[in-house]
Parts: sequence; C-alpha cells; structure tokens
Amino acid sequence: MTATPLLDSLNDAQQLAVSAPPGALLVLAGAGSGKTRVLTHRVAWLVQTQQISPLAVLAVTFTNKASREMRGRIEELLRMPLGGMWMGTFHGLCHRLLRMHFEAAGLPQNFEILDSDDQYRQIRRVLRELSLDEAHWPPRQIQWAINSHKEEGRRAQNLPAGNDIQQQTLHKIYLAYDELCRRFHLVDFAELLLRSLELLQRNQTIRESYQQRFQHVLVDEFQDTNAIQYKWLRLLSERSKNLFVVGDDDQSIYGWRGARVENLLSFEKDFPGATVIRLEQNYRSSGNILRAANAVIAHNAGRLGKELWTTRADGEKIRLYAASNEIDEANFTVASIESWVAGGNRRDGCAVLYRSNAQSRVFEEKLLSAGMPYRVYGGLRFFERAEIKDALAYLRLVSNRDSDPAFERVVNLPTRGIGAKTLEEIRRCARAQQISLWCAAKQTIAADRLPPRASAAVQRFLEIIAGMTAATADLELGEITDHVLIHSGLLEHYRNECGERAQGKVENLEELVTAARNFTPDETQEMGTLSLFLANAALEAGEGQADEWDDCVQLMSLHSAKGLEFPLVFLCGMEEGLFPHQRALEEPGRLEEERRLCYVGMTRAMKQLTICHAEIRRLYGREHYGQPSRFLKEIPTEHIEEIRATRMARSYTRSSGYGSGHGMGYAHGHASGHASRSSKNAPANSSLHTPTRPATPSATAIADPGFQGLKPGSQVRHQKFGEGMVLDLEGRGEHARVQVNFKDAGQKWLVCAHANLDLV
DNA sequence: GGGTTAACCTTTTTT
DNA sequence: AGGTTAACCC
Repeated sequence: MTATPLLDSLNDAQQLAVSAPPGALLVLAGAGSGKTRVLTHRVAWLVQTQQISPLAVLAVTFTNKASREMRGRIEELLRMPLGGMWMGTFHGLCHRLLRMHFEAAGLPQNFEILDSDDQYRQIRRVLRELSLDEAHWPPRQIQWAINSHKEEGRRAQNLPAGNDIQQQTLHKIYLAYDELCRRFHLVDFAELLLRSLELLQRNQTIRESYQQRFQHVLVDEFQDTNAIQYKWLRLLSERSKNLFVVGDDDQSIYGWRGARVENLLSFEKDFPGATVIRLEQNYRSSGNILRAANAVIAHNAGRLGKELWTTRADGEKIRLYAASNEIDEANFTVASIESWVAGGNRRDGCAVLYRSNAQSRVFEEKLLSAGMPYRVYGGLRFFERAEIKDALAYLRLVSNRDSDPAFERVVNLPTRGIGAKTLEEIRRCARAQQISLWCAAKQTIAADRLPPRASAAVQRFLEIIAGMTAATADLELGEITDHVLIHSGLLEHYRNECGERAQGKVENLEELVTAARNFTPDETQEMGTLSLFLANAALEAGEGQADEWDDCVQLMSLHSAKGLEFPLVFLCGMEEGLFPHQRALEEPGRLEEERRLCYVGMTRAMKQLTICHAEIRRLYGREHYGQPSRFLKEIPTEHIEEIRATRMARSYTRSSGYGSGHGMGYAHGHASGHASRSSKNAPANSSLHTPTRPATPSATAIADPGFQGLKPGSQVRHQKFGEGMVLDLEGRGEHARVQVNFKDAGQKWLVCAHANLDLV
C-alpha cells in the first residue's frame, strides 16, 4: 500500500513518474507500457495530493480524441469535473489563446481558420494573382513548403530571398500568401501555432501571466512535436520548470510532416538535471511478439534505448504467410479472421494493417464477399466533405460576409448564372481596391460594369445572403443551419442530384443540422456561437465514418493504428518497396522511420500477429515483384512460424474469385521453415509456386523475349553500372523495363531492349 | 451551364 | 487501375 490509492495500481516505474518531484521529467514510455495511465494519474496526483488547482495545469495532446479521453479518465480518477482546466491539442489551445488575445496577436476578432483544403484554395488564388502557372508551381508543394517554413518558425519576411529563381518565386508566393491571409483575416493551422508563439514571445504581460498560471505543463506523444510546438512548451514552462513529457522515440513516425524526434532525444541536454524514467514493462503483447518487435527496432541507431519485457507467456509465434499475390493475401487474411470469429471471438478484435491506404481495397472486396462487416479508417471526415464545406461556407458568409474563401466557394452553387467572367471582374475589382469579394460585388453592380443578366444574378446572390443574415439573427444555431440549407438552395441542389452519392450528401447535410443543434461551445466568450461552431468544424473535422459499426473488422494504415491494440493483427504487404516504402528508401534517414512504423505495427498485437507478403502485387495498375521486406529478416527465426498454403486454397489467378475462405487449406509449418525463409530473398526460385504458376499477365511478361530470361533475383552485369540484382520487371516487348539494384550505382530502371544486360 | 473527355496522380495524417 | 479534377464542347 502506498500513501495514496492513486499509486496502488501502478508498477514501480509508473509510480516514480506519477509522484515525481517538480522539475523537468521525461517518461520514455514503450508501446503498451501504460503511458496514458501515467499521464492521467500524474494530473490526478498533482490535484489530489499536491493541492495543485486544475486551473494551474496545462495538458497537451495531438488529437482531439486523445484529449477527450484523457479528460474523461482524469475526471473519473478525481471524481470531479475539470471544467476550466486547459487541456487540448496544440492547435486548440493556441486557437484559444489567439481568441482571448486577438488584439495583442495582431488579429481581428473575427479571424477565420483555414483548414488544409481552404489553404490549398488560397494558395491557388495567390498563384492566379501572381500569374504563375500551376504546372510549374504545384500548389500542393507550395503548401507543403509554406507549412514547413511556418512549422520551423520562419516568417516570409525573415527569409532570405534566395539564390535561384525557384527559391525567389517560392519566397514571393509565401509573402503574397501571408499578405492575403492578413488582408482577409485568415489563419491556417501552422499560423495558429506560430502566431501564438509570437504572441507569447513579444508580449511580456501575457507571457508572464500564463507562465505564472501554468504551474505544470504535461505533454503526450512528445516525440511528435515540431519546432514551434517545442518552443511554445519551453516558453510556457520557463518559469515553473515543471515540464512533464511522455513519449517514445521508437514510435516517432511523423518525421515526414515536421515532427522532431530530436526534441525527445536531446531533452536531457535541453533541461539539465531532468529526470528520465523508462517504462519498459509491456502489458499488451505476448512474449514472442514483444521479443520480435524488440529485435526489429534494435536495428535502428541513435535510440535512447529501451527494451520492453513482459511477464506474459511466449504465446503463439508470429505467423508468416507468403502469398502469391495481393488477392491470395486478402483471401488468407479473411479466412484467418473467419476461423477466429468462428472460435467465438469478436470481429473488432481483428485489425488489418497496411502501409498505404490503396491496399485496403482488396481486403474490402474479400470481406464484403465473405459477408464480414468491416470498417475502414482514414478517408474524408465529416466536416471535410464537400457538401458540408459548402454549407459551412454559407454559414460563414452569414456570420461574416467578407469571408472571401466562403464567397468563392458558393457564389455560384447552386448555379445561379454567375460565371467565370463575372467572377473575374469581381476579383479584379477586389484586388484593385484591396476589398473583400462581397464589397467588390456590390461595387461592381453599382458601377454597372456587368452585363444586365450577370448583374442581376450577383444582386440575387447578395440578397440571399443578406436575407439569411436578417432572418436568422435571433435563431439558435441548429435553426440557423436549417434555414441556411433551405434558403441557400443547397439542400434542393443536392436533392436534385441523382445517384447514390447524392442521397448520402443530403443525409450528411441533415446530420449537420443535428450537429449544430447539439453543439455547445465549451468556452464562453464574446464570440458568437456560430463563429465558434465554424472554428470547431475546422479544428475538429469529426470522425472518419459517420456510422460506427458495433463489431467489425478494423482496416487501417499503420499510422492510424498508433495508440491502438488488438488481440489479432495482420501486418500486410510486407515487401520491399511497399514497406519500407520506395519513397522512404530514396530519401536518406527515412528507413529508420519505416522501421519504427513496423515496430508500431507489430506492437499493436496482443495475442496473435500475422505477417503477409506477396510475391506479385498489383498496385496502381502495375505489377510488382516484391522481395520480402528487410524487416522480416530482422525478426529472429525462433519467433516465426511459416504458414504454407495448400494448393487448393491458393488463388492463382486474379480473375478466379476463388477461395472466399473457409479457414481451411492452410498448413502450419514449423521452425524448420527457416531455410525457406531465407530463400524468399529470391522469390522466383521458391519451389512453392514456380512449377504451377499459370499464364497470368505477369508470367507472360517474364516469358517475354524483351526480358531475355531475366527475373527478380537474377544477377546481371551492365557495361557502365557494373553488377547488380534484378528487383522488378514491367511492361512487355520493346517497352519492357527492368529495375536493377546495382552494387555501386544503386537502383535503376532500364529499358531491356537497350540495356544490354548480361546474366551473371 | 451541364455533360463529356482528357490529364493527372497515387505514402503515411492531424490540426 | 481508378478516381478525381480540369479543360472543353455543345
């Protein structure tokens, strides 16, 4: 028994962390080691035993979901509501700061949040205004570049103009974009963070009041923080020095979007005297799974170092299945799930994990034909759907007519005779006088610069908006939304659209009214409920799928799986080029992140982990010969059991929809399968399929004279590049190409007809 | 203004 | 391959 019941249910390391004395503290929390428990108990402990007011605590997470869950759990522990405690995502908290101190932050009170889609549109608008060709200046890349700058804290004004024309133009676009945002009161996601940081940096009074208020700052998923988030945290905890961060360098999988593991790796250096506590006891996975995951992650260099252990039994070995293609892979997976469910287990205990979302389709098809309910994570979320964004745009105009993004979006939706010409005229007027599109539209009509028809159409649009504003002034949010949907003509527009999708859109719009009716702002401010609703829609896009099925198989990318756990996990598509992803192989330093992703995937599994790879995979209309992922070779063989397909269960051709699966037809191999595992390096030689592979298109390609008898695994010599191994083949005849990994020259695609390759 | 065709892109995702 | 988006034509 410990001093407080809060600590009773914790292990030694967890107790140490939860009851640590004030100061900087890093909890290195391995997968499944009770990270969330430590965070929630820490807050509860501070409040309960240290007489810290919840108002003096700042707790930061990365997702709204995590934040909600954490709040709920702490409230449960304390048996009291945490009402005024500052707890939320970085973006949510920064937004709150900016709303409260908009003036000091140099923002108008009615600033609007741009989500990435809105931001993309604005960038295109800037490109248009600068007369830059989108083909040469891809908006996506510009968006990425601008966000990277902001996330590193670099303002356009402070950037050097750059040496080459590329950099100079980018700089020009960045400047113009920021100017546009300033002019129209727009704040993008990165801007929320940067602006908030600058507010604290520049305004001493505000800074000190928050530094004084927040006696304890706690951060979840610290390995995912980017440069400004880290600065923001340091600044806020500068006075109290109580920064409690929880993270796992081995689960850092968002480096590609600006997250800096370095923040975690150098924590002890940045905070001299900081305590580091390791949580290494894993409560999730059985021994085989855990040791295999440990072995894989051990291949990474530059780790803080951690080795998970468990008191659990070894459990089942990791099942390894070499599928002939992605269809076979899906059939096998579905069959396995079927027998698991037949054994009385829940479907939602099964997860199919993959590297890229494109892989989900085959699984969906097979699950569908097996009559197995499933749920795919990822994809468009509620507030990101086009029809919802249309409706929100109307609401935005009602709340603030000067919102240009909203104006652009719905001025002619449903179509009301306002075409590109008319719009261009209005835009020109707006640009020339630095006024909003709304004002420009008014002026354009007044100045009689439009043909009568167009003029009348614009006039009608302005009246619709003005009419809605007047009519909804005294209504509740739900009724406002309802009114706007009807009087904008939007609902009618989607009702008239035919097809299944249109019906879903109408349903979504109706759901929006429900969402609006149920919306209760969690902060009472001078801002109208409508504005808060709109800000909330941008910050919290809602669940990926509207209807959450009760008990269904879970399909998701490895990234989405972080933080979750399932008794039964399938890790699919474990092939070189797919996982680790080709793009990751091309960029230096990305391989380790892929390995961490693999580690994350493996450690999701509690009872049984199945890893699949396919010898041939059709992806984006091409067929690829994938060698088994290098990560497989990093798993000690004693943790692996190979599953072999009996001939009958195998789906050899793509067209046969054979083998919807009956949980039969797969034979369990034993540890003796090591020899054949190593043979997977040269899949074409595997005795399993070579003799019986029929003339699939790919097999034809191999027999094609263009390939001169090359196949994956062949050793070849090139006059210039030297020796190498064939990785992949595609196309046929004179267009046939071959991918070779040369010892010295690296990976290259060559046209067979010209390459003059010699078989070694 | 609506419907059709052609070009395009396709890692991972939250806010 | 497949889906979306942009240009294009009536």
